[in-house]
Order: sequence, then C-alpha cells, then structure tokens
Amino acid sequence: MPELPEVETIANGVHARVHGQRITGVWTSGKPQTFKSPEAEIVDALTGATIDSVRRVGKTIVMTAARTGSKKQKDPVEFLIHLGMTGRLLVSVPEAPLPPHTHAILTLADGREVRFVDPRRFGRLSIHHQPATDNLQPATSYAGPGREPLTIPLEDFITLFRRRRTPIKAALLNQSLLHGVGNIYADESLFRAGIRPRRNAGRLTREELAKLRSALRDVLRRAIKLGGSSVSDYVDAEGMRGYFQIEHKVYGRGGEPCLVCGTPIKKITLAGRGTHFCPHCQK
DNA sequence: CGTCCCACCTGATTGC
DNA sequence: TGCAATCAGGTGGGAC
Repeated sequence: MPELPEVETIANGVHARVHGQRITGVWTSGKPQTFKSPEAEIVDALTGATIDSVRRVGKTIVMTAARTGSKKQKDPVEFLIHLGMTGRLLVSVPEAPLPPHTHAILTLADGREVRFVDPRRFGRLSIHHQPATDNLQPATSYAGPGREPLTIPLEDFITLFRRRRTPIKAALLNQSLLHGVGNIYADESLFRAGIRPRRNAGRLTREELAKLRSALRDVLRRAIKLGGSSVSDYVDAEGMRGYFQIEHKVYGRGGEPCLVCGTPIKKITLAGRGTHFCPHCQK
C-alpha cells in the first residue's frame, strides 16, 4: 500500500509521539511470514531499549533504539518495519480496542502502545544490528542500491534509465533504481510530465527525464504535505487519513474525463499493475 | 544480469 | 440476496 509520502507521514508521526520512550514489553503474533528476523530476536533486542528515532528509508520505517542502562549492552539496534500493502503502525492508548490482524505490540513506559497491524500480511518486521566496527555507512546498508527521489541530482537521475529496455513506469517502480515510488505516484508523476507509461525508459530524452524528475518531486512533496493518499484504508500513526487522493489526476480515474482535456482516462495493465494515463496529454 | 510473471494474503467491491 | 470473480498502495523468487 503505502508509498514514500505515506511512509514518511507515518514515520514522522510515530517519531513525534514516541522518541525518548523506553520500551517495557514486546508482544508478537507468531505468524511466521510477518517476521523476517526470529521473533525472539526482535523481542530481545527491543525490550528495555529506549527509542531514539523513527524515520523513513525508501518505503521502510526505521526505528532506532538502544539500551542506555548497562555499559556493555550499548547496542543500537534498528527495528525495520515494511508495511507491504495494508500495514499500519499506530500509537494507541491501551484502552483502544485491538484491531484484528495485529502482529506486534511495543508497550511504552508511559503505557501507550505502538501497534503493527497488517491484514494481508505482506508487511515485514526485522531487526538490523548496526555493525559496531563499521559506522562509516550505517543506517542504510539494508536499503539496497536505490536512490532517494527527493534528493537525487539530475545527472544521476538521467543515468539511472540509460539503456534500460523496459517501460518507464516499470523502471519507476523498481526499488533498486529509485526508493519509495509505487503505483500511485508513478502514474501521477508520468501524467504531470506528459509521458506515457509504456515509453521505453532508455529512449526518453534528457528533457523528458528532467521533466519527470521535477514532476516526481513535486508530486511527492505535495503528497507529504497533505499526509499521503488514502485510497481505501491508509491511515497515519493517529489513525488519520491523508488528503492527496483529492489531487489525483489519473490514479483510480479510469474511464473518467481527463481534468485537463476531457479525454477519457485509459486504464491498462503494465508490469502487472493497474496503470492509468491520458492518451491525449501523455505522449 | 535484466525483465517478466506469479505467488504471497485478506477484504471490499463488482457482476452474474 | 448469494456467491464467485476481480481487484487492491508491494516485493521477492524462479523462469527465460
């Protein structure tokens, strides 16, 4: 489900509410698929640790925590939360009814709970131990080679797609090229750049790629500002919906008139995903 | 290695 | 109304 703007919204919200809190207890559901690290390792690493920060890397939420008490146990760990399609990370008071499909609960010193809820179970939880010896490239060694779309320089962006014989939309979705772009923001940025999703990535001109990069940045920044897109059930750490879906120009609008020219928006399947575009505005 | 396609799940919606 | 088919914000593994 959640793409970069949704994950960023959730990470920021959770950070604001729980950083500095000590984790007094950890419960896990025992559904094996959810846990990329053994559950016992997750429980072990987090119990008694203090949450330092919660942030986004690509589509992954990274919670950094450390035990402050004992000197020998100064082991910063990173708790990685990937939300898959339907994952939620909620900060709740204990009285709040436990949603179905809750797979992990971190109890905090003040009684509140950080809950991971995921009906479809495409989400993944894991622990990443920071190698103490090699702090030169911490934090993101697990993130893969993809670049962050909000900070990648133009020349690097252009190089990403060079000689790639795949539709530009498939390339945008490829997390080893760019981090955080999913189905909604791929379609929306291609519309705003005036580029058809089936165009061969390696044959786009520098000008088209420059346009795509700025369209992508604009769309992502705007979506972050509006708290993400709530298409069906996405909510942030407080259970609030986002508002960017109001500004969707093509995603979810198959058959409806283009808001710019009135031509019906086409919906096709590309790279196995529903793909929406305006056959008149996009070349 | 690059690319394609399917499986992995549950739940909501659509269609007969 | 009822039930089956289809679709959904993602990714990783196997086939080619």
